[in-house]
Amino acid sequence: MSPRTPEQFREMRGQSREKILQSALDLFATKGYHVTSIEQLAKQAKVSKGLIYNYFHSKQTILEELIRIGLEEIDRISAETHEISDPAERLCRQFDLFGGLLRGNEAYWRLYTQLLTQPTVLETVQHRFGTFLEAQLEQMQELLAAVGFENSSIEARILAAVLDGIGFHYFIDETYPLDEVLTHLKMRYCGGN
Amino acid sequence: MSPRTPEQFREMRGQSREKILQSALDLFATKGYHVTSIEQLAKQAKVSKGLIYNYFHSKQTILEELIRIGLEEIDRISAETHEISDPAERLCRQFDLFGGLLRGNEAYWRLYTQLLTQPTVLETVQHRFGTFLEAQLEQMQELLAAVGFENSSIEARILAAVLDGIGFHYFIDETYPLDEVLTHLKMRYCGGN
Amino acid sequence: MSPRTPEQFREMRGQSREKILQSALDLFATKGYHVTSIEQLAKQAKVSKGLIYNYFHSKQTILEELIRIGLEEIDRISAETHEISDPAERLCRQFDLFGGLLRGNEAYWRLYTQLLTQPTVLETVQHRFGTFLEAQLEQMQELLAAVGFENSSIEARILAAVLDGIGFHYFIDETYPLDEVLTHLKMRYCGGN
Amino acid sequence: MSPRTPEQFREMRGQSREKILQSALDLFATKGYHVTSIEQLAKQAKVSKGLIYNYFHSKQTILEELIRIGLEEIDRISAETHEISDPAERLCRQFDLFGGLLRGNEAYWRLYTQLLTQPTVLETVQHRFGTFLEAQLEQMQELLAAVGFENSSIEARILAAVLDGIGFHYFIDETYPLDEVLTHLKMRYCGGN
DNA sequence: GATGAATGAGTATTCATTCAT
DNA sequence: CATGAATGAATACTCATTCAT
Repeated sequence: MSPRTPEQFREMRGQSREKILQSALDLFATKGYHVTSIEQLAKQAKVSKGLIYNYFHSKQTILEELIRIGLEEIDRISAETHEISDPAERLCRQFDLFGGLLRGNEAYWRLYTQLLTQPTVLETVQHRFGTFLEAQLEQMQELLAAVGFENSSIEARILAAVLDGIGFHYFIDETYPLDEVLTHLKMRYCGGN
Repeated sequence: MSPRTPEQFREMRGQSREKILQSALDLFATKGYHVTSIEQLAKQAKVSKGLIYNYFHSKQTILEELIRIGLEEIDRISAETHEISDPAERLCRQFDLFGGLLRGNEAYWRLYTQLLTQPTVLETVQHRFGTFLEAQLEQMQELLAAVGFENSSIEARILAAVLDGIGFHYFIDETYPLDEVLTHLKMRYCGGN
Repeated sequence: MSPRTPEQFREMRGQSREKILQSALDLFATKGYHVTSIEQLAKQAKVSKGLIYNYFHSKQTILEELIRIGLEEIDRISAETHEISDPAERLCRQFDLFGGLLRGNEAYWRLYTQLLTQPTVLETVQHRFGTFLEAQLEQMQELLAAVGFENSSIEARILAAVLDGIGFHYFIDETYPLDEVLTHLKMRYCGGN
Repeated sequence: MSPRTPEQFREMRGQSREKILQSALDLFATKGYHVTSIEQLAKQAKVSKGLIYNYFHSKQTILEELIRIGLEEIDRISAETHEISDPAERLCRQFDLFGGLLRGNEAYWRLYTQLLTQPTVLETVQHRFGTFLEAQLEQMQELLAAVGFENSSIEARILAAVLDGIGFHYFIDETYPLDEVLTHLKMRYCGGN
């Protein structure tokens, strides 16, 4: 009945939605959520202002969708290590994954950091982050204990701090020696393998 | 803002200008710079909107002044350690100072973190932060080398990351065991004294 | 809209165009013309937005078409009385017709009232209503004169006012005793037969 | 302290607020609430768009305030008749007041009629109108009974319908013979005095 | 005939800033 | 020094309308 098949429509929708999300991630991360206007977003996505509202209910909805996608991605990536049984190896692998995350998802990282430091933006999201970080912490504690660290609770806090601190510096300083720092850490925490 | 407000507020007391700065720090830090309106600021400072423009040329000027005061204060505080000649002791003292800074200047810390992750806000300020952080890094490297760490360059990076990471977590998590973590760090880096 | 939808909907049945008109009448009358969006209309008519523009040039055109159909129907209905020669009987019959109109065409009635009180909507339509009302007035005046009223000009004004006022109240108040009021009127104006 | 005295400020506020309300009444009544934009309103009131929001929280708030003022005015006017003890005289006086209301408050009358026929605009206001109209009805019923009408309940309905119908026609037809119609009504209902 | 993605002008509202007093 | 009324550009969002298929 319809001259464009439903399949075609789905395709169109998918592409536009993707363009919008991609541009939003870019702009929110580099300029900031509040500073990015829908007009700018539309321009960058090469899409009309109105179209954005065909796909997202509001500016905030776009942000929430970005968060959702990002957390999902992180979950997916970190799930890769679950099969590794040796704790030291698994710990080591975590560092690699972390480095990969930083490099491959700069924008997401920036965005998360902003959201976490800007209480007003998204209370719902802050809670999700909170629980996510707690889970990460707990996992690290277990690994550190398994590897032989005493006082694994505090050690996990420190390791988490190191990683987030590194992420922080990495995005402030474009010349940050990420590889060297991570290699050094691996030596300390998992024998460098 | 906080009752435990320390010395940097010698600069701000009683007078309108100081009330404005104080309220601005509070609001910018807790709600975010962009989300805070001049109207809110005026209300919180119990001052008329117009008066704010007698003291500051613009909203951004207020922010810049806050940054200036804050950095100055940090300089002043960290200068206290310069007289200590023993590197280990001096390093240890740095940790104490850091803890004190976090606790006594939550608002500043929050504000800085926000600014650093939101490139758009203040390009001029970012440069100042950049050089400040570099100086800190260099100082730490020297201390670590003096204390006996090999590869002090990377170790300094890691230490800086730990500290900033701790600051990050401290403000996300109200129950963060700051003292324990710092004590643990002192054991690792300066023999715990 | 209403299940008791009468004859004027012979024009509208089954086909898309009719579904559109039907839904438009319903929505315009209950929500208001300006507040009803084409999207809502399409949804209610179970038709695509685009299709609406195959049948009507614009939103306003739909309204105009509704008016046309409605006025035509009223003409058709009131024409039924033209064959009655006895003025009293004819007058009485008019009351019955009026009651039937109110009950059978709530939506139209609402719509007309809205349009008449909102000058901006449709200037063209207002003229048509004006002449229609004048014609009604004149007809009533003749009947009232024939039945024996002195000062039939003013009496016609009053009768017209009563009827429109009743219509007004009928739609404001869902419990309006329409039958009793009309019966009472028939006693006054045409001996109640 | 303030160079403009509080009194001066109050004066300014009052004047601007009045200009806005006056223009809003005018525009809402003649063009319709939805069709009137804040921009138009600002222009007509010779005031900036922003200023309107210094005085009213939203467009709807302006409407609500207009309603409030209008109902208050009607109450005030109709209270004038309460002192008259003779029912016939009081009834007669009501007609005069009604005529005066129509002539002196065209805009309000228009506005009310619109609101009552446009369910979507203001549900809160519709309730207030409902109770107001009921009270009017009851009062009329008492007067009619006192004057000697049988079946005063229905008669009150009819009288209310006549009046609202007259109001309706008066605003549709600029040449409406309001005085003659009212005089005629007075003859019927209260002996014409 | 029929679809719904896409457009862009238009709307209500906010807010940093100015200014008369 | 101090006030708050006033401004207008900017913003998020809506919606009638178009158009490729």
